[in-house]
Amino acid sequence: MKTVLMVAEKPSLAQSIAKILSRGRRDQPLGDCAGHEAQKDGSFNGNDCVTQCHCDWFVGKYNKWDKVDPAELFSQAPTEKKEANPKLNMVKFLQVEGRGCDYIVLWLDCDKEGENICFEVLDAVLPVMNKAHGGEKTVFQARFSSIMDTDICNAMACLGEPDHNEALSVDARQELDLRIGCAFTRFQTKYFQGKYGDLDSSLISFGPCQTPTLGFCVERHDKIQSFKPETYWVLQAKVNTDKDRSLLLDWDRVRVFDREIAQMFLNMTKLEKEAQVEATSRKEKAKQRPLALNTVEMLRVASSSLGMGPQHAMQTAERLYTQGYISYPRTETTHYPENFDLKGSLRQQANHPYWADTVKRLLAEGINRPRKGHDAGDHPPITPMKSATEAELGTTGVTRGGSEYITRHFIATVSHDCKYLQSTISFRIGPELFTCSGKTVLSPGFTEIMPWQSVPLEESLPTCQRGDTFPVGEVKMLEKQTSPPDYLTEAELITLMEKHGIGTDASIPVHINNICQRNYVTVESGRRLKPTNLGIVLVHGYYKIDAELVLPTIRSAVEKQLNLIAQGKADYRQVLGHTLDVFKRKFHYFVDSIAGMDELMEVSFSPLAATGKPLSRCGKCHRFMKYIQVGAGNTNSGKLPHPCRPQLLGVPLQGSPLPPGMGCNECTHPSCQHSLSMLGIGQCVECESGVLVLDPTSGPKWKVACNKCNVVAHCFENAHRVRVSADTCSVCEAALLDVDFNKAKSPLPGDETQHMGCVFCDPVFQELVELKHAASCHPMHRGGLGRRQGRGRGRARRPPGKPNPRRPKDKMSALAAYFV
DNA sequence: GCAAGGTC
Repeated sequence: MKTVLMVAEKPSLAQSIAKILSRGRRDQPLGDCAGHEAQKDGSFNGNDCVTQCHCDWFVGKYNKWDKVDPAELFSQAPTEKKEANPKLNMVKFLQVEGRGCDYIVLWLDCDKEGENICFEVLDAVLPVMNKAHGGEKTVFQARFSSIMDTDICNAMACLGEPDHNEALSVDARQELDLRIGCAFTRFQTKYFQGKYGDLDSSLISFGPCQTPTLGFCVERHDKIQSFKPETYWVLQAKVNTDKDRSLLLDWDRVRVFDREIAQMFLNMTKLEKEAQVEATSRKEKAKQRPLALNTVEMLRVASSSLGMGPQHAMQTAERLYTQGYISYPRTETTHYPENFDLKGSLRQQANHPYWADTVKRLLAEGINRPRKGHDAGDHPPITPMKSATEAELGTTGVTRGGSEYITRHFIATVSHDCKYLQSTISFRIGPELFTCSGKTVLSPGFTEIMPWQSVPLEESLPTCQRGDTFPVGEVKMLEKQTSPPDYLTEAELITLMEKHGIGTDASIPVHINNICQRNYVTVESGRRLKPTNLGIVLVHGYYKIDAELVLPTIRSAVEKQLNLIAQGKADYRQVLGHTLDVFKRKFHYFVDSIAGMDELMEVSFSPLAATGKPLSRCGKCHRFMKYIQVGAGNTNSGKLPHPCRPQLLGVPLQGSPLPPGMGCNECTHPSCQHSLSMLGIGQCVECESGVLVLDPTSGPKWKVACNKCNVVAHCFENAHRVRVSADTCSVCEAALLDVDFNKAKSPLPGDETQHMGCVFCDPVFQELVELKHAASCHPMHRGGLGRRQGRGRGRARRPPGKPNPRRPKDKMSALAAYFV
C-alpha cells in the first residue's frame, strides 16, 4: 500500500480536511489528476500541521552588535534558516511523520507565504520519504478556497504542484527585511543610545512596515501642528412652523471667510419677515447592510467601538476561534463562498436571548442575499460557528463583546438595508436660500441588530409646498473657526496601512503594537495615536535625510520587484542583489547624514551631561542604568533600558526610588558601596559641578567618570582591584586610590603589585590614566568630539564625610595632556 | 537587543 503524508497549516484545518477526506472514503483512489493510485493512510489523524519550519537569521558573529559594522549586514553577513521554534521540533516531527511515505500533499494557504512553507516542509520531509520511481510525481499541492466538502474534494481531485517562484519571492522578502531592518536598527540604536539622558528608549528600531506605520502617525501630527485656524461666518435662520415649534435652517452658501460679506448677507435677510418655500423633495434612501466581516474591519470596530487595541482584539478572536465560537479570524475576504450555509449559521442563533426575535423573523421571512464582497481566495469571512451564551463567555469582558459583535455583524449581512425617507425643504429669505432636511426611518433593516448604526430619530418636517410662507423667527450671523484634525485613530491607521499595503491582516496589529512598545507613539483617549518626541524626531530625520525610508511607497516598490520573481519574470538572485545594493547605498548615505537627525534630537532631548549621567552600571551587563519614572497609565512604566532590575543598584533604591535623573553616582547614601560618598574621588577636571567617581564594576578596564558631564578616565587597565581610600591627597585633597595588580601584569615600577596614590598628583599613576569623553570614544559617533560643557572653576559638591577635593591650578596643564 | 511573516 502506498502512503501519503498530508500537511496543513493549522490544526483546525488539518482536522477538517481529515474529516472530509476520510468520510467513508478511506479506500478511494486519490484522484485522476494524480495519475496514480494511492490510498489515504490511516495515520493521517488530523493533527499533522505546521506553522513554519524556519526563519531567517544571521550566522555566528554577525548576530553580535559590537563585533560587526551594520553595513556588513548588506552583503558579507551570511544568513541561515534556523528552526523557527526549536521547542516544537517541527522538522523532526515532520520527518517522523514523513518517513517511508510515498507521496506528499501540501494543504497550505494559497498565497506566496503558503508556497514558501511548502518548500520548507519539502526540505524537511523529502530526504526521508521513499524515492520516486521512474520520474513519477510525488509532491502535490492542494488548492482550495474554503473548507467545504466540495472544495476540499475538488482540490484533492485536481492536485497541482507548489510554485517555486512564489516561494523564492518570499525568501527574497525575508532576506531583505532582515538585512535592512537589522542594519538600520543597529546603527541608529547604537548611535543614539546613551547620547541623550532623557531619551527613553533602549532600542530604536527601523523596519519597512513599522517605520511607514509610524510615518502615518507623525504625518497627522505635522498637519495638526501646521494647522492655522481660519475664522469664518455662517448665517443661521429660524422659521416658526407652529406656535411653539421652529425649524433651524442651514445656509446654502454654507460659510464665507469674509466678515463684511457675511454682514452684507445678514443685512439683506434679517429685515425679512417671511420665509418662502422654494422647493420640497422627498427621496427614499438606503443605508447599506455591511459586507461580510474580514480581519481589518473587525480590528477597526474593535478599536473604535469596543475600545480594544488590535493586538488585544486578535488575541480575543484567536481564543474565540480555538474554542470553536467563530471561524478562522485572519482573512481578507468579505464575500461568502457560494456554498456557504448562511441559513444554517443563522439558525444556530435562533435561541439567543438578545437576538432570537430578529433571527426567527429573518428565517421566517427569508434572509437577504449578502452584498457582493471581495474574494481574496484565502479564508471565508469571519462568522459565528455556534451560539455563545453568557454563561460560557462570562457576562462581562471583551470575549463576550467580541463574540457578540461578530454575531451581530453576521446577522446584519443577511438582513435588509435600512430604508429611510430624506425630506428637504428649501426656503428663500430675501435673496438668500436656506435648507432644512430630515430623515424618517421607513424600515430599520440591519440597524435593528446593529443599533449603533441607526438613523437618528428626528422630528418630522412640516408638510408644505412651493409658495407656502412661514414667519422668520430670527436670522443671525455666527462666527466660527476652522479646527485642526485630531490625531489618527487606530481605526484610521489600519485603513491607511491596508490602503498602502503595509503589513497583512495578521501583521498589522503587530506593527501598531511595535510602535507603541518602542515608545514612538502613545495611545490616547479614544484610541488615538499620538507620536512621542522620539517618534517625531525619527520621522522628521528620515524626511530630512532620505524620505523614502519612511514613505509607504517604499514597501510597494520592493513588492513590485518581488512580484517579478513570483511571476518568473526576473531572476531571484538578480532582484535580491539589486535591491540590497540600493538599500546599502541608502544605508551609507543615512550613516553619513546622521548628523541631520542628531540636530533634531538635540532640540528634543538633553545631552547626558545636562541630565546627570547615570554612572552606575548594571552588575550583569555593564551598561549604564537609568532611572525611569514608574507611573500609572504608562504602558512602558517600570522599564529599565536593559534587562536589569533596580535592586541591582544597591541599597539606595530599597524602599525609596531615586528621583528622576539621579543615579548611584549622585546618591549620598552613607554606607552603600555604590554611592557617591564611597566612590567619589575629586572635582571633575572639566565641568563645573561634577565629581569624578570610580565605577566599581568597570574592571578590568577600570573607569573613573564624572557624574555630571561626559568626562571618562580609563585607568589602571588589568588591575584586579581598585578601591577609593578614606585618605586624601596632601596637595589637592582628592581621595587616594588603592590599586592592586596581578604580579604578571603589574605596570608598577620594580616588583610592586600594589600602590596607593592621588590620581591627579601621583607621578606613578599619571602614566596609567587616560582621560576621554564618553561620547567621543564611542565607535558609532564618527567624528563626534563629545559635548564640552562650560569649563567653570567652581567648587565641586563635596561628598559627605570627605574633605572638599580641590583641583590645584598648577595641575591644569598636566591634566590637559590627558585629553585625547 | 534587530525585520516581517506565518501560526497556537
